[in-house]
Amino acid sequence: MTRSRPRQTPRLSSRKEPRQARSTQLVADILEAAVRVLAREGAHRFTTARVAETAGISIGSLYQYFPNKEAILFRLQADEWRQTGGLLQAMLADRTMPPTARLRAVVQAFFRSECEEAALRVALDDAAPLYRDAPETEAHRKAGRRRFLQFMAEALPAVAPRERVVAADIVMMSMSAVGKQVSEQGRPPAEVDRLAAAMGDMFAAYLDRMREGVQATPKRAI
Amino acid sequence: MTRSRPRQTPRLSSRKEPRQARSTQLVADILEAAVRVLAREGAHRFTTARVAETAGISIGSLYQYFPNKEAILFRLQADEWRQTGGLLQAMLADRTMPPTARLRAVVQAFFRSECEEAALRVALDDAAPLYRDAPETEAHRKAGRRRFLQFMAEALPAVAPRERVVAADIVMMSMSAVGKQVSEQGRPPAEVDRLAAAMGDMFAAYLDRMREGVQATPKRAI
DNA sequence: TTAAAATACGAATGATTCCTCGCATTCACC
DNA sequence: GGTGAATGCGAGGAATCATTCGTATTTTAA
Repeated sequence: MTRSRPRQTPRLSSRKEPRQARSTQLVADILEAAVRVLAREGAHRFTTARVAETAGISIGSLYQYFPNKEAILFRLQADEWRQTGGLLQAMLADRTMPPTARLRAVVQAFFRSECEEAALRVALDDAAPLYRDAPETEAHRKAGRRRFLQFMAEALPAVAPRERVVAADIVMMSMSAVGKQVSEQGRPPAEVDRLAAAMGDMFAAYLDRMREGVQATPKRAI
Repeated sequence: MTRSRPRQTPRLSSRKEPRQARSTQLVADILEAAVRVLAREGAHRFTTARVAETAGISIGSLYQYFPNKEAILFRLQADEWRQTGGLLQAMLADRTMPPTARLRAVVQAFFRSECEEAALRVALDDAAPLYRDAPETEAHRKAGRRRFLQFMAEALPAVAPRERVVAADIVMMSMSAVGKQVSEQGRPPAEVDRLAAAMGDMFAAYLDRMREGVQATPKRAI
């Protein structure tokens, strides 16, 4: 029997763990080649055959360590998430700066990192439909959410938690979604910095108003 | 000779204008079927054959009026853009309300419209890579930008134009990108309204601060 | 040294897709 | 009723792709 259709949520975990040195190297080669193919050809032309050829290995060897094409893309995306997630976490929790300053710095750093290797990021975003519904993806989303929630709790201790949750959502989604757009549009670095600064201003104004709003009136003015 | 690869920017305009009543009906059938296929099967399984079958017409007839698959998707997206564009335009220019109230209303309306037929919107977004680089897409982006710029000019007459441009970009990109995410995540309507309200608050705080900033100090405080 | 385990290979398979082209049918107009 | 244009048809060409599986090579360890 042949698989007629991809499963609703395909397996994304490794098929077999590399044990010998040569296979560890092979997996590394595959991932490096995958990045090259994505950046060079785009998500549309990302194929297992091309990845294998670029890595200088056989297509069969590729399937020894990745159950399918989605798994390679997901692995790349997960590595990205881990990296930027760690960065954001560190900046958001840095108590040596006031909260709004941290937020500004985070936006700046995030936008800049999104613009590095823009072609790769865009291609990964284009491939998102392939792994969007996977449970691993949901886990990463949750982790990001938790980070911002914790930051909000520290930045706005007097605001009702219910309101903080919504604010955290809005800030996080705005930053990630606009960051994606910025990398997609390939704007010049100076302009990107200006956009990041403006978004930082916006977030700061929003947080300040929430803080004031609590002190002035229990209910937000209409 | 056979086309080996799709052109970098494929033709998206109609191949032939329908003249008789039956062909006009046929084009309408194709578009309706395309919507159904997209919503039912997703962008990944959107094929010309499936559209033709769903429309109850032949694949050859489809290609009489659309030069390729992308053209159908782009037509659908362009219709969406026209529709929501008109809505936003009307709300942003409605002088019977103060600017920030207009902005709140726009966000609310936009989020709600994004959540109607969410499956279709998500599928169209997934298909975006197919027509992202087309000049027609750029034209639509420009039109949206112009709308927000004009609004900003009216809402913040005292702010430097240079700053207004960046603010308009940020507001527009935030709204559209977060709206996309919201429809993608399929949140319940009550939550969507809460998110829209929060984003309205954020925009209002931002605009108010820019206005005050001009009156207080020529340069924005750090 | 040697047998078993791990690793690597790549031709072949089975699916799917876009789109063309030659031919059949219907319409508009005289 | 007749004629040319418009419309409609759908089998099939050409290409691409994901994945498997039988075989060959290399490593490990006894």
